[in-house]
Parts: sequence; C-alpha cells; structure tokens
Amino acid sequence: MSEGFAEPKPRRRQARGERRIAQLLQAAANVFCTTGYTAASTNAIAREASVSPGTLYQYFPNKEAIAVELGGRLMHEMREAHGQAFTPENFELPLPDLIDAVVDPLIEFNCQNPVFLALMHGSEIPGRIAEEHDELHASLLARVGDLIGHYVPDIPSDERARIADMTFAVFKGGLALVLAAPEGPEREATIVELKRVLVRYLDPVVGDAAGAPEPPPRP
Amino acid sequence: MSEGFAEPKPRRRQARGERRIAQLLQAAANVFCTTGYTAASTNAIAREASVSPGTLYQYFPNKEAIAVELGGRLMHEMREAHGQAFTPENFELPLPDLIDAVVDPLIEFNCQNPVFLALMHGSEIPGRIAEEHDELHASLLARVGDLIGHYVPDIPSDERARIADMTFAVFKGGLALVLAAPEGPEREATIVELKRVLVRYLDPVVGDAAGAPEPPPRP
DNA sequence: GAGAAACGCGAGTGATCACTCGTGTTTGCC
DNA sequence: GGCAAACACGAGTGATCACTCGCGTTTCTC
Repeated sequence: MSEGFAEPKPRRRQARGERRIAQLLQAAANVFCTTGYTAASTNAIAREASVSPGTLYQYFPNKEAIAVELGGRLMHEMREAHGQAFTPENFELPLPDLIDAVVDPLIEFNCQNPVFLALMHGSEIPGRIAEEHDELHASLLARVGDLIGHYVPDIPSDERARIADMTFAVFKGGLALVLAAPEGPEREATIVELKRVLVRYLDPVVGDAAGAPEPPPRP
Repeated sequence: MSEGFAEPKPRRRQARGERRIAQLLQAAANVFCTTGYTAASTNAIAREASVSPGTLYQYFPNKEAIAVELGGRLMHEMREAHGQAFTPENFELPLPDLIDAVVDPLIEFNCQNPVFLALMHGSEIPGRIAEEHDELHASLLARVGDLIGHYVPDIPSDERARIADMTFAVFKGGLALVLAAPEGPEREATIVELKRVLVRYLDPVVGDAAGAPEPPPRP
C-alpha cells in the first residue's frame, strides 16, 4: 500500500530531448495536415521527423498524446493571439476597426498554423482535444458576447448568445475560404470580403444602440 | 486480344439484392456519421446492417465503393433539391424571399442527411468523392453567381465570383451551426439568424442596382 | 574518467483491418 | 421438380498499425 504515488513522470529532459520533441511535433503537424489524424501513422510521423519509431515513443506514450501536446501548444498560442485581440481599448473602437483588431490576429494565426483547424474540426479526433477545443470555443464566444453586451447593454441574453454563435460560425466559414485562397492579393481580397460580411451583419445590431448610425458609401 | 470488353458487371440483381444494398448504404451512413470515413470498418458497417462481411463484399468491391455509391445517391438528391431552389421565377423575388427559397431546401436536405456533410467535408475521403463534390460545389457557385449577375448585370466577374464564394462560405458556416442546434425552436431561430446574415450581406450588393432600397425596421 | 541516465535504434509483437473463399441456402425460370 | 444463378455466411489471410524491447551511444554529474 505504500508508495501509492501516481506522479506522472519526474523525468529529466536534456536539451537534445526538447529539440526532438519540437521536431516530432512539427513532423506530426505536417502529417496531420496532409492525411488527417486517424490516417496518420506513428511510423509516418517518425519518418517525417527522420527518427525511429522507438525514439518517438520515448517522448510520447501513444499517438493520442502527440495530438494532445500539439493541440495544447497551439491552444496556448491561440489564447495569446485572441488575448491581444480583445483588449479593453478595442471595445471603444468603431465597428470596422474593432473587427479588424479581432479578426486579423485570428486569421494570421490560422494561416500560419493550418494544422490547428485540421485537428479541431474533425469528428475523428480523440476526446481530450475536443474538450480543450470546446473550452476555447466557449471562451471566444463569451468574449464576442461581452462585446455585443458592451455595445447593446439591454439585449436579451438568448439573443446575444445567438448573435455571438452566428458571428463566430460566419467567421469560421469565411476563414475556411481564406485558407483555401492562394496567398497574395486574392487572399487579402477574401479577408476584406469576410470583414464586409461581419460589418454588415453586426452594424445594425450595434448601430441601434451605439453611435455609428450610417454606413459609409461604397466606392 | 479478343473479348476486350471492359463491361463493368452485367450482373442480374434480384429484389432482395436491391434491398440489401439500400440497407447496407443506410448502415454505412450511420457508421460514417458517428466514426468518420477512415475509422469506419467494413465489418462495423456489415454488423450495423446485420449481415456478414462476405455479404457486404457481394455488393461492393471495396470500402471506397460504398462511400462513392452513397455519395453519388446523396449528390443526386442534392441536385434535385437545389434544382427546385434556383427556378427562374425565384429570380424575380425580393431578396429575403429569394433567400428563403434557396436556403430552405438546402438546409432541409442537410438536416435529413447529415452524412452528406460528413462525407464531403473531411480531407480523409477518397479522391473520387472529392471530385464529385467539387463539381457540385462549382455548380452551386455558378448558380449563385448567375443570381448576382441577374441582380447586378454590370458587376465585374472577379468581384461577382468573390461574392458568390463568400456567400456560400457563410452559408456553410451557418449550416454547421444549424445542424449543431437541437431540433425545434432553437434550430428555427438559428435558421432565421443565418438568413439575416445573408440578407444584410447581399442587400447592399443587389440593392445598388435593383429596386429594394430600404431595409425594413426591426421589431 | 567512470557510473548513471537520457537518448536512439529497428526488428519484432499482438491486434485490427480490408478483403477472400469454400460451402450452404434461396430465388427465378423451364 | 430441377437446374443455374444470386444470395448469405463466417472463418481465414495477408497487410498494416500502434506499440515494445533489448541493446548500443551520447550526455550529464561527480
């Protein structure tokens, strides 16, 4: 009965080990992007990282742990990206500028980490990641809801939730389109168009109560 | 060299066989929905259909063929659904009614065939389905583009394409939200909200050239 | 520089998967 | 009724996958 410690692993890592982990996660991201989580084999990940299967299993107990660690790191970066998007001073911006401030970092992050959507979107992924994703999703929704509540203080909470949900869903749909567009002017134009959707959808919502009544004339 | 016929299969099917095929496709749809295409095993599909693995392979040469046949049938139904959505008389409707006429059948179809999105959306699916889906996608985009061109005849083609792309992307994002909502009043409210997004986005586009200048007051 | 521990390897292992095959049953046709 | 073909079965087969293990190498610590 003694020594019932369930301590995970007081394992000392060397610098080489940390490097290998980063290398393996990068390889896993590539393989997950191209083949998806389920069809990605651990041997393929090891091969992509130019190491043996045994080496991979020195750092990760199983395939799911790779995805969880990768997802966790991406989630952390994502929180930073959207943390700087929802600063208090942005709350006072006019709607188009606010949308710029919120949307740009999120798009930038997803463009540079396409594996994020690949991991979060599939219904094939392990439950652990889905939970973390749900948390992040709920957190983002709450922030959008706060924003709407700030512009329209007396909105019913169910309506506010519905608008936040729809805003986020529209963003996700547009984000997929942005990621599908080739980098360059075409992608930029798609981003502009996505922001146009959001502005036109939200302007009447916030415009009713805030002081941004008239839409600017289109060129 | 003689008998170089590549005839697929002049196989005579009995009524029992046709029934089995429908039964197997239904079972496959269930399994694909819950586990995804890659993780779905042919044995699991056979079990869901209460037949033996050997019976399954009497009607389908391999796992991909099941998905292709299922996708093909869904695609056919889908074309019917959106064929009745883009009838010429709908072209003359005011924007909100037009959106009702186009969006409602598509949502209805996807609600009753959730496996459709599951098959079309994954990046894990066999190439054959992706091709068919691309065709359908392009066809739908063209219809939306025609619609925009009808309302705004002198719009530049690249801008028209971008608007059609974004409209469809927004719809897909909202559709995911609709499918995630529980059936009943909540789903209906989500559908209404999705239509609101589309109307607000497209109204300034078509309003510039057509005769629907003023938005109705919101209650 | 010697011992310990982290690192690295790759053939091997058991499980699972897509798919086959030999055999028995049902159906359509004369 | 009898024959041929379609239907149905489920144990079996080879391939592949996640994961292990024994052993050799590098790095840290003293």
